Amino acid sequence: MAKSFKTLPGFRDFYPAECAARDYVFEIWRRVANRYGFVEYEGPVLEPTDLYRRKSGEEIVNQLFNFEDKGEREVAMRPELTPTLARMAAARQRDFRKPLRWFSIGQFFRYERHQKGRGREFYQFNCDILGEDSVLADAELVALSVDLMRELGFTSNEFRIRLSDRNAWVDFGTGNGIADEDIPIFLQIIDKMERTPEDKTDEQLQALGLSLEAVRAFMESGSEASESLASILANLEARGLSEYIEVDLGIVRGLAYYTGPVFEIFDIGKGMRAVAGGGRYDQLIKLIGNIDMPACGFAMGDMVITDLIRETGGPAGKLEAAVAESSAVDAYIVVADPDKAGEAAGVAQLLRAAGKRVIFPFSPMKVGKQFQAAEQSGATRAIVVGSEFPELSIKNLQDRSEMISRLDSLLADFDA
RNA sequence: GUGGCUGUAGCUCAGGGGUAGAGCCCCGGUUUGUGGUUCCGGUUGUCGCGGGUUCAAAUCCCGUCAGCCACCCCA
Repeated sequence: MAKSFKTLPGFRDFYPAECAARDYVFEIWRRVANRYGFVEYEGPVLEPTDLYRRKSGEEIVNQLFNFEDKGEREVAMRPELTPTLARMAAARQRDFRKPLRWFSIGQFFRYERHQKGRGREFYQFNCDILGEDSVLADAELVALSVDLMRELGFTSNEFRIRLSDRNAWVDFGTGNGIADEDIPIFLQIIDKMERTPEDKTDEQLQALGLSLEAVRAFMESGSEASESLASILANLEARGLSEYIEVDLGIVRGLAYYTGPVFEIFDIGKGMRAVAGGGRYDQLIKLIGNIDMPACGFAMGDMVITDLIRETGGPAGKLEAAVAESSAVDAYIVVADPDKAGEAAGVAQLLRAAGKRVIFPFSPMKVGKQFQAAEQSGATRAIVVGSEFPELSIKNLQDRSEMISRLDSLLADFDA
């Protein structure tokens, strides 16, 4: 017996229902981004491995789908978009008026273990503002992410934006005598505090000359912690979005390249998973493209958000409705007389030319079966084409009413 | 890399030494131009794989592989 094939670990098949669900999420990403004046861009799926080394160091290579191409180039399937964006923005930075508001929806690859909400292949929405210093740009991204969640059907009972500012911690650390070179270590300790045993955190902080109490006290200072936070919060409040926002200085984000405000979207009640995250990264474009350009951005992956949608009532209902709509047709042509199959196809083309979604049976079928098939197709109308053609009948499948029409008045009668 | 759980029909799973099961899905029929529910019928299995114990293993034992979940990591 021939060996049967399965997807590689961490890769997915998208059957029509999953594909429709994916496209539903994409469509909302795109619609909300457009609403904020963002324009879509795209980069290559394959990049030189060095692009990622430059940004993240040699260890990153362990997490890449990388290989040598036939031209002996070291290449990698992209694990993220930011380095590509930095390269693109730097290369043609004079071609665009600032600030740039760019978004992208694309597929990414990471060679890591497959688990819930994480695969070796996934889609990610990236949204960035480039060439803007003001933290109102950061606030704009937060507002956009709130709207994303609301558009997906989530309410303020179901998610929060947790907002923080790395600089608040940098200032705190510096003010408490931590040397510049120890700041990254300090940030890492803060980042992991929530998951680390208290005594271990205490020990690590003491090694830097800090006390757990002092850090805890600062953690509670909220919007007082930095000017940036205060102005972002004020701005979001003016937008009427306060109920979605919560200052949480415990959010630092693991990445070394963030340089200012950072935020994450969390679900409430489903284990508080982060469904998206981002922040300001003012040095990265210089690192990749040798151009000074401030930037901030965030990303949302498709796997966690889709899981969360399916587990949450309102959003799940919206998604299911969209999936059902995507596979429905408007009309099913019932071929009551097999001799009129050609005419039936003609009727289908007429309706299709008017933008209707129409199907008909390819092989002769009993009329009862055809109505059953019409029902199952999700069609709202059945058009019966039989021996009396060009007279035909339009049957409303919901209320079961039927009207006699003719080929030349079909389009007018169809929506009546 | 570490740990836990699960592998039986396309899917969800039951069965725990004695002829391989249910529901769902799918296909066909329910007699000749009008429907979803109903009714009847049908297809599909090396019971993950390999070894052991036994008269007999889907079932018990050992190993192995795969999947899922959690940890680590997380751009």
